[in-house]
Amino acid sequence: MKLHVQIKMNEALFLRDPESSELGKNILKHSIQLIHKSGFEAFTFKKLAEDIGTTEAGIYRYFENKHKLLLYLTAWYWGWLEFQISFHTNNIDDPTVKLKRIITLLATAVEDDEQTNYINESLLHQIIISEGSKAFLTKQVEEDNKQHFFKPYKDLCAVVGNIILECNLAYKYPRSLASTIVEMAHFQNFFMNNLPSLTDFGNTKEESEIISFLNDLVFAGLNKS
Amino acid sequence: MKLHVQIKMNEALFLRDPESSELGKNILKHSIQLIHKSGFEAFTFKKLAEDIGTTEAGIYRYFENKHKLLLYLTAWYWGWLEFQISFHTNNIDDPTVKLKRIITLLATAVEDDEQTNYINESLLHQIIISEGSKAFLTKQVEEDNKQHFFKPYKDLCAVVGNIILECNLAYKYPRSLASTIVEMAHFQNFFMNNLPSLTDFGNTKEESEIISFLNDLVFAGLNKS
DNA sequence: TTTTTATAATAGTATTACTATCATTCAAAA
DNA sequence: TTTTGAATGATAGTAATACTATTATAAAAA
Repeated sequence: MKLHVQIKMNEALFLRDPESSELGKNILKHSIQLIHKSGFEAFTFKKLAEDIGTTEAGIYRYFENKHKLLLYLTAWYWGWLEFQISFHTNNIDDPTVKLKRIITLLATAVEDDEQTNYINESLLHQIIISEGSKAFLTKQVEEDNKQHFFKPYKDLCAVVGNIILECNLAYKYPRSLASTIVEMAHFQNFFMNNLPSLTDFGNTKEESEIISFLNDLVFAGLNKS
Repeated sequence: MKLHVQIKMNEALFLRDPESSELGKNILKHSIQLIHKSGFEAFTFKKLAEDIGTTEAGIYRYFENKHKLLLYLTAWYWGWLEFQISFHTNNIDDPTVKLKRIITLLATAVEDDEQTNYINESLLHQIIISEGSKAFLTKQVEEDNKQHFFKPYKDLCAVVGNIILECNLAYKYPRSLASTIVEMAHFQNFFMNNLPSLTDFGNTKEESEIISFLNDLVFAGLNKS
């Protein structure tokens, strides 16, 4: 039995549900490929349309603009990751072990999970590392937030924050530590590969080292106070 | 006696040195105002030209494109901040005290320092918080890095990393901890003001709390190992 | 005075980010 | 079976963006 993960998406993110048609799925699939290849700035609906073999207008029937598409992809990713996390930590009782497991999941390159053939999770993970912050680093954050576009991200951070609290009820900054872990799992990866002198892993470029760093950072903080 | 801080800029960042003319200084001044007001995405050289009262072509004589201008502004900011840090920690011997001082400087809103009347450091600080990451989160990071456009940022992180080492010679991740501190000083500020549930400071919105969080995070990590 | 240099004024191009219209297909409802 | 309607394809068109080029003019340096 293969359980099919269906991430429930905020309907305000799209005009027409991309998961409801072949064209829609192609939009998701090819946008991931294109953004991964050329970056979000160079990515346009025209290029995407050419890539798919449809027209620009066709894409616009699904997504209002490329920012909404990025919001969609990031929301999908965080939703998917939260599921992965809950799945892989399901049977773990010790919150410390749980938190370590989560750090590993956050900082490890994901392999494409064949469940959803129109979404390449591995590429999407890399997109989130380099482009993810651009989803909220805009003048419209407030509006986008009011429409709950960041809910999956905030939910995931809340999950992590709660486990942090379970590890140490007296710890004063569970939410900030959670967002720090999540952001740094990605940033240290980006730095390691692109600006290596900003990390201690420039030589090996091993994700395992990011994991060690985060574990060290987190558990020192939690055990102290 | 007023000492005039002159940040030495990488000449490959501009076509004509903006600090060498009135128009150039106006470009810096008004670009900071405009980017702060409307965000980097909505910012165009046309609007900037209208704002200054010159023409688009006039701007292009100074900067190749808006990405270079952003690189210039971020490089200026990090150079300026490194000077501020070295100035304000100059006479401090104890590395722990020094590091705390740096964390405070990183996380505190700067007041406009009248030295350079064409650069509003306070606005620039806010720009770095919301737009700074976009300087390196691009497909051209590698090229830009080869041209040393991120040197001021990397230098600052190196300074912080070295002080971390002074605090604890056995600590294994001084560079990564340094970049974490620098990034989080900004991200936690952005989150606090825009996505408050990702932090523990949503109610008070006090920078002092970010400082406490970072101090706690850093010194727990350093004293443990 | 001549020459250089910076700027202003104007024009023009390719691409981007859309919106609108109309014809076609194909499946479901009447 | 016909009708309807929803999704798509094809084509156009517009305003704004991201530039480049040309010429004239004014100010500063030689």
